[in-house]
Amino acid sequence: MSNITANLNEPQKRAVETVKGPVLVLAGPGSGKTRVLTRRIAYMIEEKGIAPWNIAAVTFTNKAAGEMRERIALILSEIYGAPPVGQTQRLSGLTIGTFHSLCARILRVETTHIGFQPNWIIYDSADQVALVRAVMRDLNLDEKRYPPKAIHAHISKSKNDLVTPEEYRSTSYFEEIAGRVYRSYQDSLLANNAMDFDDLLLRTVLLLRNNLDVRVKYQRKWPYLLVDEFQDTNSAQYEILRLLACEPTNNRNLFVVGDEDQSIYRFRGADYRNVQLFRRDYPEHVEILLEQNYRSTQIILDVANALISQNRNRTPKRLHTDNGQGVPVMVYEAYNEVEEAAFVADEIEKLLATKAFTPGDFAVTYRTNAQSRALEEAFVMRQIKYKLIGATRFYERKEIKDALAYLRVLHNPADSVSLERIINEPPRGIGAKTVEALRAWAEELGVSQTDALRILHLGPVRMVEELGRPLPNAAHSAPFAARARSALVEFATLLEEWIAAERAVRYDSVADLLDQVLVKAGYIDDLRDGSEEGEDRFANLQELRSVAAQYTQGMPALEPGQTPLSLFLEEVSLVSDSDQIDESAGAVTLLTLHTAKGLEYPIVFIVGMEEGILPHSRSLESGDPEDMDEERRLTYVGVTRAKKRLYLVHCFRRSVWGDSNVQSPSRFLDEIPTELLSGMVDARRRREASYQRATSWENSDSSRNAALGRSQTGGYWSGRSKSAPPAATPVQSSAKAAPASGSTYWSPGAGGKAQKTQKPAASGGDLAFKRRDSVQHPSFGVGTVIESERTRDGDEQVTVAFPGVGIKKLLASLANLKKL
DNA sequence: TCCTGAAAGCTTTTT
DNA sequence: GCTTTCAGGA
Repeated sequence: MSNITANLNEPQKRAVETVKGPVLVLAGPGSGKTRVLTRRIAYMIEEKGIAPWNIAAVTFTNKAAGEMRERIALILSEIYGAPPVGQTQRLSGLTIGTFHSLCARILRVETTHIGFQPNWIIYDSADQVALVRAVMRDLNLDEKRYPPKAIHAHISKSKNDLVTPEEYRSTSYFEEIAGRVYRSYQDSLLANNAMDFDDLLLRTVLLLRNNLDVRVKYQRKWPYLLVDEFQDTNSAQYEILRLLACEPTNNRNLFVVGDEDQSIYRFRGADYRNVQLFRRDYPEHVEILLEQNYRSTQIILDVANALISQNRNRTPKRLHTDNGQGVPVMVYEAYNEVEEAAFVADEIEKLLATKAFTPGDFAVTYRTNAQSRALEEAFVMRQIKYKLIGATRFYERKEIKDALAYLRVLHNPADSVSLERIINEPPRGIGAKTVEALRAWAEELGVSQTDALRILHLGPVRMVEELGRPLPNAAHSAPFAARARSALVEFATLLEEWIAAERAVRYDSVADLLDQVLVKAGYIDDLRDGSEEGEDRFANLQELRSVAAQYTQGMPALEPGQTPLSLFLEEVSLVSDSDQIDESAGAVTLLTLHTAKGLEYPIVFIVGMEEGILPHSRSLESGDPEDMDEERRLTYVGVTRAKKRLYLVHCFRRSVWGDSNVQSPSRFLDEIPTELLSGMVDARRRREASYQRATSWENSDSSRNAALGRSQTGGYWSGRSKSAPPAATPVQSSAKAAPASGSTYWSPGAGGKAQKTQKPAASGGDLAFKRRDSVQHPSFGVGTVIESERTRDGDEQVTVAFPGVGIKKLLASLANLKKL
């Protein structure tokens, strides 16, 4: 037996050692997927003598790729004695990366086949939407009626489904519009010498499909392909695998690992049914099931099983572990998101005080990035070290995007999106009118806007030489007023100088280039205006600079034809949120459920376990059961991140867009057997309690209040933090319900300090329902109105507490509510 | 052309 | 509640 497979269980061993032919591994959470993948690669290299450069492994993030490479080096050095450094060198030529980075690499090499200039760049989401918007303006389409974001999402989906503009067919007017934008958008990308994320996949598919020689080249290069997180591949990615593994060479050495229950990227075209496709397309495959879990306690697994078993269309699995029962999963209801954060912080402090854990052992997860704010505030206040992943992503900040736009224009002068971003940043007298005129002129001349600028600066004669082709007569008559013209020429002079510096390699590192450009552009001076915000932004630029400093002339990672700048721009375009995760940081990690995929922590909190948050309101509204199943899978992913302890937290009220709303507990809580939980009574009593608290404050002499009292002393609030207001209910009563103009109310600030807030007067007192009204609903029965408010579109939204049913939000125009 | 304050829109989730 | 866009005046 090989050393590499020692200490593996039987199915894991089989997965590692079945080197030939297609293999499908269905692996539950915590079953050692990564372990199997790394050992398998080590095994192929050491035991089977397969050359590392014949292996390509696809992971979900670049970070996972880097870690996997290190682990393989470590395994080899432990078993065969060589130092890790030597092993790392020995692994050179081994390809590990994401689908996107792999495709970028192929397309970079095969650039002549795809009609792009070699210096093409990758547009991020914001650039993509900006280009869609520009295209729509050209086509005279109403942005209000057809939001560029929605159009872009539709285009992106088409691309992920491998529908080219030529193949695109519309079935509605919206789609007809989207199709027109799609065609024009693709043309613009080509003109800008840029690709979006979806192009990386789509163009790779087309390249491999249409060029037999190229396909054979990569089939010979990578006869062994491994894929992690296979359930989250989309059609384009599946097709890339098929193209690399099948005709004509027919290596079919595909090794894919996945878990249908953890498929959470449907929105970006991922389809767990690729697992079925794999079974169909590779009938000779070997299938291996990994069901033993090495991560969590049995109780946590039971919770996970209870949840996921509610989903339709899945292969039933039975997760089991030898880790022992563990402690029950804690469910807690907080008053609002401030208290929710206070509870989380309290628990973390409590557990830290036992000295059994360090801050790095905790993860707090949530459905949407916006939920992180309250948590951050609580952690700052209590001086708990935390690290926030995602949210306002570093590379999406204005100053970072500006700086990168400068570099992108030097590298790829055709990039009009970046040029328009920086042409008047800092303000240099080139306004919207001038930019529009420049765009029109460039189009008339058939050149990029940057080249149009250069014509202005160098003169048409010189540019005809440079371009190697004649220009229309319009090149001699620039349509600018004197002031605009001189501003443009001044900018063009700078640009010319920078482009020359880049081409002549007059810089040592990208940081060096960045310095030259940003200082001369006046960007730094403009940014550092003495304000605190300016210094913050400057600090961010420093951070970018330190990344850029690693990209130097002659760095080893450069492939032929690459420059430090081109590599920098490419890698920066493909960073992912999870790349920021640093286990050694010794801090509590705050991250979305999506980003948490593939990670594990001793203690995990899932906050916002409420209808409308988890499951998200979009999934409720769509009515598509597939959407609900995906929300459940997302919850399942969250639950199974936990090794020892799991907390599920929800709020009674939550502020969304500045409005405080009553929330009902997530349906997913109801799906968990009560005996696995602590900190709460059964689901029905939980709903009743929330009904009671919602209605009882106004009639203190009613029997309902007695019920409330019992409920509170009965332990429902027993776990609540000391910072909670002594009586939470009066607070909410005045928040929205009393529409007296300019009324002041007190809300519990973090740490128990009351905070004064002005609430504007509610508009219009002519609502059909008001607080305390008793109402009858055809299916929910009799309930009490908690609040009623005018919606943006003039309708009336009534929040009603129905005993035994819960809190419902209803539109007066639709709900058929009767006042009693 | 640029700055300011008001209004609108926004939050799924990510490469 | 926060950020981006818009309108109006200097």
